[in-house]
Amino acid sequence: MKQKRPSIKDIAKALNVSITTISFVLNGKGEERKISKEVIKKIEDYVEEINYRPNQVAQSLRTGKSKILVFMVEDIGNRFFAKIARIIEDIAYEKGYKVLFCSNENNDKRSRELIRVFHERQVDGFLIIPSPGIKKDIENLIKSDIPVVLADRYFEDLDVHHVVINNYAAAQNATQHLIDNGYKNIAFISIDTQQIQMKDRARGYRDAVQQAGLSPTVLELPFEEIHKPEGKNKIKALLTGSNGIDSVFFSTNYLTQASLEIIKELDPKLIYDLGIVTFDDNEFFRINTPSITAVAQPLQELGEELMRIMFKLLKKSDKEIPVIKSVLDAELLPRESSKKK
Amino acid sequence: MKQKRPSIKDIAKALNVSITTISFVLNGKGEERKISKEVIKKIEDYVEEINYRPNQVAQSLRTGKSKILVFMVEDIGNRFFAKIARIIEDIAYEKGYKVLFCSNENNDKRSRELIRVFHERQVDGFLIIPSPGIKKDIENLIKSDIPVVLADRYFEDLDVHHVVINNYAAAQNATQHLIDNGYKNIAFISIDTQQIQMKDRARGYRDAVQQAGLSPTVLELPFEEIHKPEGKNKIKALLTGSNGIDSVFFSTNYLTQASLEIIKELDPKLIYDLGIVTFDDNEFFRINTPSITAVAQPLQELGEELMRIMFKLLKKSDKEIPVIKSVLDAELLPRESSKKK
DNA sequence: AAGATTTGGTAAAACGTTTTACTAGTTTTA
DNA sequence: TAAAACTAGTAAAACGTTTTACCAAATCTT
Repeated sequence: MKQKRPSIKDIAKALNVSITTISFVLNGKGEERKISKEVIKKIEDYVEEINYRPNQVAQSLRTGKSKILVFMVEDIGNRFFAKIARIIEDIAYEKGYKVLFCSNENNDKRSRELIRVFHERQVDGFLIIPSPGIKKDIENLIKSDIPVVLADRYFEDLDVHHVVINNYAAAQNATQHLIDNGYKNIAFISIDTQQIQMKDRARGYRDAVQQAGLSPTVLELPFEEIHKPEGKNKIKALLTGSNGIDSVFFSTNYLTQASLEIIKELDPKLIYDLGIVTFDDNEFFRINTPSITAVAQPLQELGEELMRIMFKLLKKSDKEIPVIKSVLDAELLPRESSKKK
Repeated sequence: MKQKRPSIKDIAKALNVSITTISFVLNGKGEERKISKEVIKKIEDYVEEINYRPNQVAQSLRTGKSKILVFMVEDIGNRFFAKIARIIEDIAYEKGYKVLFCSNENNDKRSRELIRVFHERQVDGFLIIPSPGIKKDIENLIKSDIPVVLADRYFEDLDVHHVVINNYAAAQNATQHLIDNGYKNIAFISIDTQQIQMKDRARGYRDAVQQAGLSPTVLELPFEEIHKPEGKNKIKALLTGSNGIDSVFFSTNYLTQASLEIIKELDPKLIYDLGIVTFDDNEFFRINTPSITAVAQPLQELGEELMRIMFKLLKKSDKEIPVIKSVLDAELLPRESSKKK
């Protein structure tokens, strides 16, 4: 019933040609290898007729190439990563590559495990949103000569291709925007991490605040507290405390989301008084009342740039490619939430 | 520099044992095949020492199994699919499977292409959110004896394992909820498609409205118009027309999103008067003012059920498994947007 | 006319596994 | 004590490609 897929061998038998000849023709080396027009035509026609497709697993085994890329993100369920994933998927498929997505939860153990698994599977390249402590693993990957491009963040003391946005400038600009709108007591709510993208955002915030002669208020939540009561309570305390906070700059989307929920249950009116700017845009920020001012990352551009670099690495004969450090600009989208009321 | 990964052959040479023996030991068949304790230990220790990992591509070629599943969705960038993807990913990895995600855009041509590509790649199973016209392709897949589970929708005249929600009941219930809250003129905005999930939702709406002695108003947009001016205008016309619509039930998340945007730019106050219920929940529906009543699909359960069936199929010796049709219940989450004002 | 080159291919090794079929030696059975 | 059964493995084929090395016949060169 379930008839076997035809292999080159079957074609060879049917056409009375050697396997080698067929392989050459299929790989477009017919002319080069002086196969006659007639034989080429005969093979091509037959291949078309029986709708033959080479077995990719066998090809992979022989060539060591899998035509599979890995895109490792924090959480594929998160809008930011899912959107980039979609962009990357499209570009990859166009060039005959497939993409395996995986979520590392910004967790080193999980990241390591995933890298190992896919390395074994001989994927051709890694696009990685790295968790904080996997510098060594990235280094090893590169040592074994497999293309790696980091995204969203990188390691200051490890030279790896990466594409990020200018977090410092974006954060400074966003903070300045609040200042320009008359806010005097701007808080910064972020994640407690040493990762470069967050450090840069914090620096941008601090510098803007200090240059304006204001004083910074920073709340940095441990990653694991974000969706737990501890985290919530800290945010509540900040928003309702006697510190006179009149506006908040959120360093990442899930903090904003969590905080908006808190505000909603704490005191729905508060949202009309509080100045808000957040990192990472979302369709609902436009819809929300008041609409939420956001720093939008250039997702399309980011995905394209990532893939541009990846393909460059995949194509390289063996000449070393100098490390590419691509820095894109984020865009501030001013909306109602940052207008002084 | 880049030293080759060790293969079984290398181990054989190092330990002076045959390749066969090593393979047996690695596959846990040491005892069964009467390999002595010492040899087993020797092999295991060495394997541990050099951190040997079998080449999965070679394994795949030999066994015909790839340990890769495909999850084909409409758009991996869409929250609904991205969340399920994340759940599936976790379950799969636990059992040693990887998941390739791909987006078919609810487009038949693209779906077919993707199925072909992955079929060639010898993935072990397909989890598919099918586009409308790929019944034949699904059938072929099943004929070639590869596990397929459909999700979110299925084909009425094709017996394939699937897990869906009870769309009819959910839609009826949601509509009834609006009726119970005093709305008299409830519109239904949906996609113009023959797909079962949408037809069921429409039926549920119609039946509820008719049973209450009210008259239905249905707007069905062609898929490609959703984000285009044509679509927007139709929605605008419906919302502002002289038809006296006092509430809307949206059949899917991107329609709600699009409509909320339209409302916002058309007349931000409108949202406080209009009754709204939507299919598919979202964190922002809780945050929004007013918060939006939603029919929440049981994502976790859905993912788990999908994988439960998939693993059952993957494990089957060859006894036929009767077609599993799993129907889950959605949950209505009443919020502010459906309270009569 | 003999050596060199070109034409049009082919045989066989290799990629790294799994698995079937076999074996030489030892122990048990009757 | 001869046959049977068991022990502890091994050799080799197979999965489906790519690629290197080779070859015989035809043609060209001098």
